[in-house]
Amino acid sequence: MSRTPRPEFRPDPSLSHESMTALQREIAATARFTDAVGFDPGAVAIDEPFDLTTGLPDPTPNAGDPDAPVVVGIDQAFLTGGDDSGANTGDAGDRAVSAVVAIRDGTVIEYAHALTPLSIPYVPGLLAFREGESMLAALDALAVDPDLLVCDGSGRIHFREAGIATHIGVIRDVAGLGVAKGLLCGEPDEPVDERPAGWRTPIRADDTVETAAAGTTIGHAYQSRQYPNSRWVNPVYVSPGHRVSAATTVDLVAALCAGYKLPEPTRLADAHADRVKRRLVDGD
DNA sequence: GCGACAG
DNA sequence: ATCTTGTCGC
Repeated sequence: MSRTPRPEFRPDPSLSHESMTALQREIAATARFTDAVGFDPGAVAIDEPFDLTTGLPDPTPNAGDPDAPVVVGIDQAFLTGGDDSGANTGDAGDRAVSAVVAIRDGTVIEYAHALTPLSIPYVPGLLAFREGESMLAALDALAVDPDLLVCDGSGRIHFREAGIATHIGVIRDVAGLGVAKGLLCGEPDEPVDERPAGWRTPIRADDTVETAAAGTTIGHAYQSRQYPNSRWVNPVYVSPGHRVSAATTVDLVAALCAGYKLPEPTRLADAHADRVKRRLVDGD
């Protein structure tokens, strides 16, 4: 009873702006920003960063504890098309590579990806309608069932509390969160500059968040990495996607970070997307 | 009108 | 997101 498909929420690039924002309000109303994850952050903790200097690790489907939760990182890369006939989208012919990496008990158990056309340009607040179909296709190509989705971008930190992590999480009815390198909207409780590793502060809704009362905690700034004596690193902005609270979202991201700015599932998905793109650009 | 604005 | 060399620091 908690796995109801919601095809009506699938991101459709042909929708009008009004339809898209209306869908986002529905999605936000359906989303649960409370804890229904099914496991503790410690159950998915990754202590050692993956070494990506020699390529990605080979998948080992049978390694580790088969009952541990499956964490899936998702990221995209883009292929610029050669068709310039539609002069206004700026994206005619462009395609998206969505890459997913499934991790269980600290090891990569599966990779998958999808290659799909891009039909609308990037618009802040409407990212799911540009990249959502591609992400869903990549998830469909995955054999294992995700217990947690780690998306590149915002979840509840969004004008209508329906960022891409929330959109995907609600459609698949799976727990999910978003990790963004920049803040889309909302206001940090405290200034975020020059903070030590491990520091965090709530992001509160401001008057640009149409669906929440000002002051509502919609996510956190989290300082995942910091150098002791060098140029300052910016924090990441983490927020609930679906079936997870803001507080648990930060704890999950902290558990999934292993020394780098981005959590391991995101690092791996990013590298996988680049690898798939390179294979396509070259020639298999 | 101007600035802000995930990927 | 993407186009890209050198450079600074651990």
